[in-house]
Amino acid sequence: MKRPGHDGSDDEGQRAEHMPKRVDHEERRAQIAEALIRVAGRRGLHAVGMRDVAAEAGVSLRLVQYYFQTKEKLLFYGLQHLTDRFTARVGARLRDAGPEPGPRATVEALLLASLPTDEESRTFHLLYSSYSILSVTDEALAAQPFIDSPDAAENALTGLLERAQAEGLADPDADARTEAISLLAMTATMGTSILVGQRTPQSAVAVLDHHLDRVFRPGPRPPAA
Amino acid sequence: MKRPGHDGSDDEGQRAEHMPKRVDHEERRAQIAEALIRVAGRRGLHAVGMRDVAAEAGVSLRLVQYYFQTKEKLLFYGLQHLTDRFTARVGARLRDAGPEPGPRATVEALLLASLPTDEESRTFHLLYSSYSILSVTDEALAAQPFIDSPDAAENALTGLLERAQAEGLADPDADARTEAISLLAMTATMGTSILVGQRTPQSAVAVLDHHLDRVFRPGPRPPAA
DNA sequence: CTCTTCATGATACCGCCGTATCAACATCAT
DNA sequence: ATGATGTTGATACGGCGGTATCATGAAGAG
Repeated sequence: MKRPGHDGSDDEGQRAEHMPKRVDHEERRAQIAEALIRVAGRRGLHAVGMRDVAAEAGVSLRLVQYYFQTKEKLLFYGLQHLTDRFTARVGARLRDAGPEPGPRATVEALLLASLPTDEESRTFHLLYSSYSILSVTDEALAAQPFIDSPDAAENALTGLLERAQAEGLADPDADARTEAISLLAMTATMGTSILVGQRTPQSAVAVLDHHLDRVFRPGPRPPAA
Repeated sequence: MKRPGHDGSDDEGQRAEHMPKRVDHEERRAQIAEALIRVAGRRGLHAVGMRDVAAEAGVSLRLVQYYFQTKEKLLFYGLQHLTDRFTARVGARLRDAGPEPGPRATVEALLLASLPTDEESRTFHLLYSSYSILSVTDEALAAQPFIDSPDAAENALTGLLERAQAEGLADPDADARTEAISLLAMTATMGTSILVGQRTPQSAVAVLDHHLDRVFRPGPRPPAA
């Protein structure tokens, strides 16, 4: 879709004939996508244009067209890049939690990574929300695979809670999936509240901790009646 | 502020001389605002133009300009109208709950009214989310008074829960405000999940009911330890 | 009736934006 | 050198969208 020869993956041995390739296409695309993310994080996804992205990336408009033929493709790639970066960020947070973190520490790392506390997470939250809202009325965007990220998070969190229950660290009477859904839902909305200045990160953490205290209480409670 | 006589502000006594006015300004503005809401609900707020609104309202573009000089004013008014209509809708739901509904019925009516289950609530949820996201990067929109609607809801819900506690209908050990925040936050995110087709209204109601069951349990539990 | 005021409709203007095209130049492989 | 590739620049076009202008219609007051 980009070049007469190959585009970006299977050019191992065959193309060694002649081809001066000084730059990594994927790298350039990532550069431009990050420029898109930066400018969209500042001015809003709706207000970003090809020329803005080019200027932010320090390249010519022509080059943006060269690597992404259309704006739609640029937006799709930007969304993919955004989720990739966020996934990496969550992974880093988990590693920061120690070599063998307890279930609660893991869950906390997962949830807190989603709250917009610094520039990067703020931008992520804003843009991911923007894309989600757009996907409601844009079917091309809705067909994009980013939609299932929440499902993955829900399944992961459910698994963590079930494991904690099996280890006797969490309330065995709780329904793991329901609690996972609840925690993620609260985190998402409170993230937006932080974004619009309605709530502080501290208060959001307090609410989340309250529910973690409720779920992560060891031992089987005496079953009611 | 919906009188045929004056429309804005400073035309109090002087102009009472002669003035043929056949239509109610405020009524026309509401009519156009609802056209805006309809078309924005279908194609997305970002895709709405003045011409679309005019066509949807069955009037000329000039008329839209006549009542709202600028698009920004139209958007602001549309937002106001949207929240007004939603408030009325919630009120109707509360009245439907019976003449003297219990606290739990009231809370349920409040929360369920926010879930996008029919066209109207779906449109409301979509547009309110769109406005919220826009307000992050548009300070003129952020200055708009619609931001405090969530605070009002939070306070109202907190009051209801406290009343239920006082009447012995809800867990007295719970923190009313924390639970109110949690319930509203879960409702909001799950509403969006319904909007994007990720979750069914039934599953959202199930999660909410689970938490209502938790909070609305009568009598003081035997305090732990 | 006529004048004033409210209200409406058609059209034009202007700028931005996505996209396309053409020309040039640098660099590296052969 | 030759040629393919990466990069830039300028420029243009077609459309759309918000705003502005003009002229006209409808209705009550004198």
